[in-house]
Amino acid sequence: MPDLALADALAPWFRAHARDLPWRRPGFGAWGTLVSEFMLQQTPVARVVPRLAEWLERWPTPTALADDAPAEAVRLWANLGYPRRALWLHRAAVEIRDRHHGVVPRDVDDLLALTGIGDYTARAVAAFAYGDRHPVVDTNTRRVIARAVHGRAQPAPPHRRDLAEMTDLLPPAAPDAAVMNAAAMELGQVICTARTPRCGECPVQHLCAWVAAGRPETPDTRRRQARYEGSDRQARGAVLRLLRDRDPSPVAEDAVLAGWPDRAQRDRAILSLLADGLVEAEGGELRLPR
DNA sequence: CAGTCGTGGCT
DNA sequence: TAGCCAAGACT
Repeated sequence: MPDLALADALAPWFRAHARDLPWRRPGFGAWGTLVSEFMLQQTPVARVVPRLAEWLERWPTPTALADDAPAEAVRLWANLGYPRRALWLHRAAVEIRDRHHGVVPRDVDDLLALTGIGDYTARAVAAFAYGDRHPVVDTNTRRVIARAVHGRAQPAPPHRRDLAEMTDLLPPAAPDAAVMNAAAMELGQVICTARTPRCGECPVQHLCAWVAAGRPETPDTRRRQARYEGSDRQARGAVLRLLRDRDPSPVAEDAVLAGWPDRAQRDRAILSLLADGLVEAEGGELRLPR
């Protein structure tokens, strides 16, 4: 039995306050939605918006991207971070071209089978692009449910049962469910934020279990991010930035990060990038994958 | 399950 | 200022 109080309170707020984002324009299309969701994985909205427009102008369809070189995808990804997402998006485009006649699939299991698409992205595409009734659960939604429903300051670590819990909060009609999914994410992003929530402006504060309990602190089980300064990730980032800037010209392997303080780390970075397929080696030179 | 994987703005 | 955080996915 769904508890629709949250949905009933969130829907009007969302209709009145939803930001005008590109992927919310009518007729944005499943491909645009898919690309935007890839870019939004761990990257803030503000940085995605301009890059998304460039990407879709250059590759208006999955097949257009699939027919181009992976190097171009990695290069246009630029500074969005986690560059293997660019590679995986290119692979997904190839799979869509070869297995789905160039049409972004609508079925969640078909979407899950694509490279780089997990529980969140598969359902986001099915729900937002195709309007189907699926639970779309991201970090914002988990936080909103933790507070409003369970009275906890922070959510438990992500778990598959989160999907079933969100399903119980969705209205029966598909279009209303899509609004609820988007509204929960929006609320978590602009009001019910991780660090300093703006409860005074919250449209569901009157039924929020956390507010009712006096906003208690609860044990924080979130995973801490490893330090970036001095990390292997930083070294990988530096290697790839260099190859992006030089592309399509290759760079002599000896010249890549020649002055890096930690030689072993520099070698590790190159080897792991090769293993990931983000870099190719040929004749003692490195370059983006063609 | 816990570790790994970029980048930059915000507090 | 240094840490926190961001529409996650894969191994």
